[in-house]
Amino acid sequence: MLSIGEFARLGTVSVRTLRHYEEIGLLLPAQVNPDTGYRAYTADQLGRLNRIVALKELGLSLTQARQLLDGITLDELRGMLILRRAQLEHELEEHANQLLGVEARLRYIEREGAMPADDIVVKKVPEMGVVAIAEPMPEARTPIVVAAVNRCRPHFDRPEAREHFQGIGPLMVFYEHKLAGESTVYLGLPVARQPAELPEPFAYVVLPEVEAAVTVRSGAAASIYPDVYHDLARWVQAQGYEPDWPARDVWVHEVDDIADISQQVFEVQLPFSRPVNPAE
Amino acid sequence: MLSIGEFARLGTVSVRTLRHYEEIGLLLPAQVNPDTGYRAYTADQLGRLNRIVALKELGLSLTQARQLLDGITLDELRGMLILRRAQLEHELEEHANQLLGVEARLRYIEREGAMPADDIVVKKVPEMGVVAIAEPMPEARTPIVVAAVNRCRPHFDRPEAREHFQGIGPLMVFYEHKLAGESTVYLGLPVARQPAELPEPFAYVVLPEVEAAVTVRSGAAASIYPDVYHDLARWVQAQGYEPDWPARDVWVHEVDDIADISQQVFEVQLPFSRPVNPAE
DNA sequence: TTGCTCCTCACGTCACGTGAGGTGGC
DNA sequence: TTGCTCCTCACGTCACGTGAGGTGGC
Repeated sequence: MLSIGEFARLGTVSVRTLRHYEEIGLLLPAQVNPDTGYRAYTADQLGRLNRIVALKELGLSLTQARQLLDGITLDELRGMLILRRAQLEHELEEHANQLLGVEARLRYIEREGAMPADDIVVKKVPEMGVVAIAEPMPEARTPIVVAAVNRCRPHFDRPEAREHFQGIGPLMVFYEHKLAGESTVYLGLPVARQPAELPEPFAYVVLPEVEAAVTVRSGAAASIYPDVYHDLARWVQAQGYEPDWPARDVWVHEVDDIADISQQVFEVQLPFSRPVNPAE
Repeated sequence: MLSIGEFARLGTVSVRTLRHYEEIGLLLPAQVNPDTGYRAYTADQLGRLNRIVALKELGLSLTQARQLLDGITLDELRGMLILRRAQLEHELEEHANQLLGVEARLRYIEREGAMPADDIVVKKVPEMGVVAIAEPMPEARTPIVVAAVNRCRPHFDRPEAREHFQGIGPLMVFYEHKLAGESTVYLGLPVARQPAELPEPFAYVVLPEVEAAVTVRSGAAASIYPDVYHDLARWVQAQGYEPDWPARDVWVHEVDDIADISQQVFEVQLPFSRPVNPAE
């Protein structure tokens, strides 16, 4: 017979751990002295303890370990292992991504000697239907875009617009991006489903689901754009991803009075794709 | 101003999460209605929320996130990231090992169509000094080893042996392993330090620290050996490691009476080495 | 007497998830 | 009236670690 301390040492676990296993009924001492409460284990209980330790080392829970020890068919065991393998693969991927993120930030510090922008997050933006107005644009410069958007804005407040669709989110801006020549800017309102008919000049557009780098900025558009695009693009590239222009701008908070311009808030989304890793 | 629900949706977190952040003082609502208790957030608080989410995605704790947000020098930030990187590398390695373990077990099931031995654990066996007796052996067959050990055993019970050294663990057996010709078997007692002088026929031997596959078996030696070596060797190879013979046998529990032979317990340790991964 | 081992509570961990039970405006 | 959103407790999670306070044998 072994004392709890000897048994713990042989099994390379703590005494507290053995008490815990008794508490949950996973491994009971062979004897307990009714007077002193001292526990005693037999040496061949080490087999069960070692089994438990081995299964824990695979990352299985004590509940799973108990199931395994209390008799399980080969197929059930296989199922459990396959499940655990899938979990592990997922965790490995997640950690590898975290490591990439940490390393990207460290690289940023070394290169730029400054704090990396840390208010950029990755978001899966779901597919959404948008009721939108298109405006042609000779050039994609910020004041011109703002002017184009301002021309569209009043349409959304017209009574017949309100009747036709209830928005499910704030207004947003997105582009058809062309490197040369004329572009198109859209001002749109996310809607739950395609309206049966649309008054002029509205059109229904479906924006695909994307993964995007997202940040929130507040103030006048001129103080935000186009710097925010540079910030996002740099961040995306530092992660080792490829930006998929154009970006989308969500008017999280609009202001009526120009005096409150600093209260104005934009969420800027830059979609990106993860390059296929040729090493895999 | 945004309600907690709107704010949560924009930040892709749960309402409960925002309440939690308030509780720990990480992100307080801009206003709380004193009558209803309703929380209100300003849109530009999304910046802070996004920062928190981004840092969480790197696997940082909320405490670390708070430190980062509440002002930190570039060097402190770098230190935190380097620390986190080390953690991540460690976790990656651990998970990769777990995955190897799970896959080894799955392979075992496919190949053998049976439950893998699951009472084998990896243990780091520390360096230890042993007071030992050597016995030459013509062949390394189980009954011959047992006989050789039995010849040595009484020496440890002699009064002058007891005087000279107090053991700090049970007796153990190890070999000098030779594939052909005469081997040597040792019976030894772990001691805290090298004794000043040793009576005949004892010698002091230092066993190096090893990583070993370990299992516990009980019963008569003949019912355990040499199968236990085969089991250990197969397990080690299934993990993708190389066994480093010879094994060590620890007499965890001896019996005086042959009638109690089933109570006899051995811990068998097979040292191994992890092959260097050429891919790294 | 001092150390060492053993005992029994019982709180703490980490970041929330999940009811339970109730309120207030459309 | 029914739904929806919001509120405040407060327990549960997972596998123990870590005291606190005390006992028993060398």
